Amino acid sequence: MAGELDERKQRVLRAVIDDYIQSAEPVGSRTLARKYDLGVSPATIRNEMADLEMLGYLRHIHTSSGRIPSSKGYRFYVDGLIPPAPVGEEEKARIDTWYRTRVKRIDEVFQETARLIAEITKNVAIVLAPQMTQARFHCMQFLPLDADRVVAVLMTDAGFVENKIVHMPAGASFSDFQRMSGFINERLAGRALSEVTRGAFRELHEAMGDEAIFDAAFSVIERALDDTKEERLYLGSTTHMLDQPEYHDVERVKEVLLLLEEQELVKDLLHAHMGDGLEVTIGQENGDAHFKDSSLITATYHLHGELLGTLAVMGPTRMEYAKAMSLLEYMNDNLTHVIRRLEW
Amino acid sequence: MAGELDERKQRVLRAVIDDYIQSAEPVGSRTLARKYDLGVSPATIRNEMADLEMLGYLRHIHTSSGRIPSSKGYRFYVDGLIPPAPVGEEEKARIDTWYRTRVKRIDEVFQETARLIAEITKNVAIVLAPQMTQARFHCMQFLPLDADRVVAVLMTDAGFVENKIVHMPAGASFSDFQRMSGFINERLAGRALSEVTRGAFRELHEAMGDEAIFDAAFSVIERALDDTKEERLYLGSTTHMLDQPEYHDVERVKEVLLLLEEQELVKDLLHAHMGDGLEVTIGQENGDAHFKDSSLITATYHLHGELLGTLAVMGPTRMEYAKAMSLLEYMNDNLTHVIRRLEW
DNA sequence: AGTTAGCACTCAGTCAAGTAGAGTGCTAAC
DNA sequence: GTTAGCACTCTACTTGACTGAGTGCTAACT
Repeated sequence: MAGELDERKQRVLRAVIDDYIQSAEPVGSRTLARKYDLGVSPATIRNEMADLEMLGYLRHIHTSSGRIPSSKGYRFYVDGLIPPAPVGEEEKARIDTWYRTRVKRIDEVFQETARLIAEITKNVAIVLAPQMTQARFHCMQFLPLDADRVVAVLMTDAGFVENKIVHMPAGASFSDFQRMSGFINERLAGRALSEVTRGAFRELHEAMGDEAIFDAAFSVIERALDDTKEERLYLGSTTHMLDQPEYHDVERVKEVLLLLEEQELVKDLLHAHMGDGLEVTIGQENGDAHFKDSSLITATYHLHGELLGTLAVMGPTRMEYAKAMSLLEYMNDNLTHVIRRLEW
Repeated sequence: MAGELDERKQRVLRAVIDDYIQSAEPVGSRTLARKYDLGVSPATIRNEMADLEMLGYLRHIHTSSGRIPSSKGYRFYVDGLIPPAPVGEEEKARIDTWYRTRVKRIDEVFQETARLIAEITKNVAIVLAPQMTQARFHCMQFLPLDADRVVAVLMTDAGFVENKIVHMPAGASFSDFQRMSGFINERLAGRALSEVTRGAFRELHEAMGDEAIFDAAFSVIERALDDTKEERLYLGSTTHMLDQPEYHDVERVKEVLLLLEEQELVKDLLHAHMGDGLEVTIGQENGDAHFKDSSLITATYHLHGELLGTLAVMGPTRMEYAKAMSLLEYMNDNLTHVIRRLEW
């Protein structure tokens, strides 16, 4: 299978794809002969292209008018022919200074990472932020707010803090809450948040007796659980994709944007194609018919060896794979560092 | 000035605008006579329209081909002719159930409010979330995280909680932090966050002595100040604007989206046109040339009598003003209730 | 046997001319 | 004051011719 294409066919295929990625126009034998140093005449190239089409690497829109790569063509290209395209120094500088100066909050990091990727690749960027499955209860504290309200603060062992205003039940006093927090901390410290279900809590409930205060504490825990369980999705600026000729038709743009608004669908998509490092999914390789003309590049990032989330670029199959791939790799490294540095 | 237009002219003007808003096509005398019950012939309508054009209420693209409203025309329409368009019952139901069931966190409320407005009006929706200028320091607490880290938690008197992980300086122990929080709470309770500048803090610093712990505490306060000072901007789905024929050209879409990405610019825009209740700014009435073909409707919302933020709809001057206005009013009311109910 | 030149053929895109339709403005009649 | 009629204007659409880029095939060349 790998020997299916001799060296010249590979060079032709690569030239076709490079040119098409750059011009977005079907590419013909003459152009190819002129622009690329293939050392043979257009006629020969025509023959080679006909072969490549027969083998499924290229496609014909109609008789006459040049060839465009098929998914199989792109796949071969990505797997072996792709020219290295390291991230430009200016871009690196831009990214680095941004990370160094602007970053304050963790969600800003994700949002801006997505924005930067979208801007540089001129495609849709998606960042899937960590799900903290392993979050463990560290401690809970109540702080008095005013005569009838208390703020419950919960902290996980990673230093993630959740809080919620709760109304003090009639007849209760702040010291009841303090007593409650003592009980809770004693029983729950170190327990995985996901274990702290209503059921596991019941025992505590009975020990405590006071329904209202129990509910208050429980509601913060629930919220924290919700929050840590949830994977957040950040979309990079969807403006830049409009630079791609593929999206010069508003209908297609609308189609893609509506899909992207379905957060669950996007998450599923990312999960499905989330590989170990860099993963490229091209056109029809993706099951969903909606994405048959789109490619997806995903890169997963890690913290302390644990898989955390995903960076992705989605664009037309005609995409600057090399550039997007090296950019994702670069951002991937950066993100890990920044997160470690920030610690929230 | 108000008597400039007799009753029939007003009816013609209104018919022109109603029709144009609905069809997005220049409207001619014949169509008008056919579709609207004006009781006169096309020729008469032509005369009236010629007058209206002379007076600046209508415009001509070119000789022949119908009229379209000018900014002045829309202004007159909005100020007096506009037909009431109460929010539909199905839409109300949709909004209400959403608010009742889905709302959990305050930022979700703003984001989804923007999304709903955009979806229903098919235009860009903008929500400017409260700036808590009046935030006052309530208390600060340090919670031990592990051997060398502490979480600083700050609460404002509105119950807004801010937190930050800080590294324990070498040689310091957790009890140093506790002592520090005692000092801080004593001195700062009730002070406006904005007063707590580095300068005002100096006195405290000197009383304390320990530089590193001082910095830790100060960094949380700074972050809280940043956070409360910041007005957050939520953009409703920018997908729906593509339904407007005005945005069938990708170039125009890109232009608008790029503008919207400039958060500071958008904030300024909203501030400039933020009136007491419902405010409509039409086309050129807006100073900025970028918005000369766009209208902006803003509605401010309040909590406990204090002006908090703004809901806005931005779209082409040809916009369903009546619908957008009543929707904003409805959302305005809802938002106030939901915020009060949530209390974060 | 592989490579190339030449030629007939196919399409997409562009341009000009012609046509239909919608609309205006004006004038004269009601 | 209102309306009918008519000449005129402009846009949008269609048609046909033309051009340029490209293909596939055949025959000649190395």
